[in-house]
Amino acid sequence: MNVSDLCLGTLYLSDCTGYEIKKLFEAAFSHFHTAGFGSIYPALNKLAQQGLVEVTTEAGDGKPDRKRYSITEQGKTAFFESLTHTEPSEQLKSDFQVILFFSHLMPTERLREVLEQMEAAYQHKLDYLHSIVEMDCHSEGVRLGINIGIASISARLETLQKHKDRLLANHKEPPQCDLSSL
Amino acid sequence: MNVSDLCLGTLYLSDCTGYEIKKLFEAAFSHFHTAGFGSIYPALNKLAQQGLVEVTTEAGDGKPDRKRYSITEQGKTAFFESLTHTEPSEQLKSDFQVILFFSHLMPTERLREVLEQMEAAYQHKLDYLHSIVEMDCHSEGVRLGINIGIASISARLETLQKHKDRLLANHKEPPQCDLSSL
DNA sequence: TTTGATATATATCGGAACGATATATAAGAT
DNA sequence: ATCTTATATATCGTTCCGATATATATCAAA
Repeated sequence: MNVSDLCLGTLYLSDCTGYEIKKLFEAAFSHFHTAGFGSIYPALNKLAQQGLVEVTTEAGDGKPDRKRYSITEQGKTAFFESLTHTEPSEQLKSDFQVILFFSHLMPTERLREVLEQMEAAYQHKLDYLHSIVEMDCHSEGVRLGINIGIASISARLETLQKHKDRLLANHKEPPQCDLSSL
Repeated sequence: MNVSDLCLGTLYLSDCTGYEIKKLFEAAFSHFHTAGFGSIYPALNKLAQQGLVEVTTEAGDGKPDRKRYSITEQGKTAFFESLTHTEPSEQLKSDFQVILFFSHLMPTERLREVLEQMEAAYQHKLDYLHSIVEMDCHSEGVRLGINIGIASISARLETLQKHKDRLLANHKEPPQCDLSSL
């Protein structure tokens, strides 16, 4: 599943401009996928080139042109193929855990900072997920996705809170690092 | 935190060849970061160029040369800087949730397949994490990371199992997709 | 025995993605 | 009147991944 597929899926739901797709990504996909303009616009160009989407340029007088994209029949078929042939997988990229892994090299104060920042970040994500799960516009599949997210982040937060104090209490200051070259 | 940083961190622990770094990534980082050869070898070249690591080429007779990398004092300083200045963040990329999001477009049988595959994948990750948490070579930081992983995947698995049957029972077959163009 | 699979080891190429940045306008707030 | 935010598109350089190529060693099965 690449940005192309996600654009195609979004356009399956409704016609959009590139900007609107980005907004939809942030609103609907933000807890399990991200994509920036630098990926979306090239993807849309390629999709148009392949005939999977159509473009209608609305010339704005003075304003920059506005391109509205809509999915074609071939596009629908292609997306159906992606959807039925992609292996369901999940991958985490956690700088937090990298830092934890090397925490014995850091000062205690920095570790405290990291743990507290992460606690706040988990809390923030959780608030966000709670706020969207309450809306009743979701399909059952989407709702399951959000509930998995909530359960997952709750568990991470609880585990962090449970071990935080002990971790900090047992933490040893590392041998001083040579910072003379900075 | 990029592949360069991770290589540097690994070399902080012990001297390694590129291949050994990849193996260490798989053993120690696999549940929160990944990197392939296509990232590791270029990263090591660049680090050597910057003087953050040193290379000793062990010429193998007949065999391909073997390059052993070790971190320099500047390398240690640079890694310390990364470690103390990187914001702790976490990002999920889930094709599973993308599929769930568009599940109304898929046949029920395919949805069942996806849910069961994901259930098995969660179970597999969980078994792996349980197997490594029992080893007593971990620092407290590493152990917390593993425990967060276990709690998180457990919660995901439980949520999936709890809602699976209901989701499948309520699922409606989508209007047939035009596959004539394939 | 020889064939095939797996592990060790390094390297490159093309494509995909991200982050930063540039441009331009409109609307709303201070 | 000015400043900020939102709308809207696009490109550039860097990073990263997946696939592929090359070469050897070892071990097991046909």
